[in-house]
Amino acid sequence: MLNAEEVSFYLSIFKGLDSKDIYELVKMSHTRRLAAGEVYIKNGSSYQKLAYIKKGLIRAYHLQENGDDITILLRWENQLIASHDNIIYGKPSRFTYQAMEDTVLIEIDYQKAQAILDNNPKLSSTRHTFLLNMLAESMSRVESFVLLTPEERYQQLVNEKADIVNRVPDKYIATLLGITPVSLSRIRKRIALSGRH
Amino acid sequence: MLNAEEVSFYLSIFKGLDSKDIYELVKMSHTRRLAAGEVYIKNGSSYQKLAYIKKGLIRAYHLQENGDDITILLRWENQLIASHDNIIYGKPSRFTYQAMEDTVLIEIDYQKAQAILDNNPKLSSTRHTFLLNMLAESMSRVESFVLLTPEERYQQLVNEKADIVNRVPDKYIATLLGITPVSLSRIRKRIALSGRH
DNA sequence: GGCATTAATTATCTTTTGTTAATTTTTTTG
DNA sequence: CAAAAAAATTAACAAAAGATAATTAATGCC
Repeated sequence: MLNAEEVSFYLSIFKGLDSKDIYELVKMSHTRRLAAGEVYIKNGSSYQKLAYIKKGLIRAYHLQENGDDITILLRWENQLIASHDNIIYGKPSRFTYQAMEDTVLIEIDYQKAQAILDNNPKLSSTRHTFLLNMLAESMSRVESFVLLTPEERYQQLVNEKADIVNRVPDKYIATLLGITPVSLSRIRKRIALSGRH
Repeated sequence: MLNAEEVSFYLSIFKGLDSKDIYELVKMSHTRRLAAGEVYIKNGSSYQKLAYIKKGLIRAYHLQENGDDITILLRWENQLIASHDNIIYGKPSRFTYQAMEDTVLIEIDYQKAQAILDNNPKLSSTRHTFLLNMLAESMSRVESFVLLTPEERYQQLVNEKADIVNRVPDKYIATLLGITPVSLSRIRKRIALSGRH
């Protein structure tokens, strides 16, 4: 039976889908819920699914040899998430994906989604748009590392994603920016001091 | 008249093209040559072309207020190059693209290329592959900033792209890695010293 | 091949970051 | 609400990076 919510979800994302396509997609996708703190994808595993985040926030991190972890990315509402080591390189994930909040995903098997996309020219522009957006996001992150100081990088993140910064502990924001939590704390202090003048 | 070289170029990239498609593509593309040092795209300009690098190497850089320049990316043989500020965001380029060596490009108008790609489902998988490769490259560059020290980042670049490192002055490599030329010189010294033991 | 230019290295000093550990603050939870 | 746990801040010191300038090395060019 079709879930009305999922039908409207696919309609909102893919324009030009007919009811048969929608039926196909809904049939092979399902909702998955994660509790805050729950691990979604374990490091070392192979997880060939593509998920759309309806609600919540997921952090992907790398576990260093010394036990520290480093945040690689954050994903939240209306974004796609997948183990890119699996999807792109076909190798086990170097990262752990963990829900930071209670999270609701709509999941679909990556290979099957591929097949549908490959057979539906109408969907190719939506897929293209998604990829292009992800590329744009990744490139501007590279630019932030090359062009900005850690302090400017933090300021930019606060300016552009204040809501996200507030949903995630600073220590995870720090490593996302390529610095240590201690260093971020000092940066925050410098900003606060220069602000009151 | 069709240029045999360009025909074989398109055949090598896009599988499944018929002769009419090839004809279309060749008709609207052309070869462009740049001398070493020549500027390809000026910062502030709008350049809506997509180019394939047949030979040579192009550096994109950002001019800082103090007159310094910072390398954003390097592109070489068999890669695509375009002003991503124009293509993705539709705004004037913040960067200057300059040939580091004598370079040969095959250029095509981006909008026209889009139109052809949109109308040829057969090409969509090649386009998808290109985008996915660019995304993978960009993401692993982000990872290198988050997971590695400047020294490790340099080592990795030397290990994976020794040929490219040798074709570009160190001062451009330094800013590509997010550090100053002086700092790269010190890193190189540290590596050399630790190596002879 | 020698001169001019550019790139790379070195030196000096300042600033920032990393590391480790202690302390304070905030959040969670029984 | 209080105890426990987690996060953030601070301190102290070491290591690395930035800035600027001088020096040396390499490259380009008539």
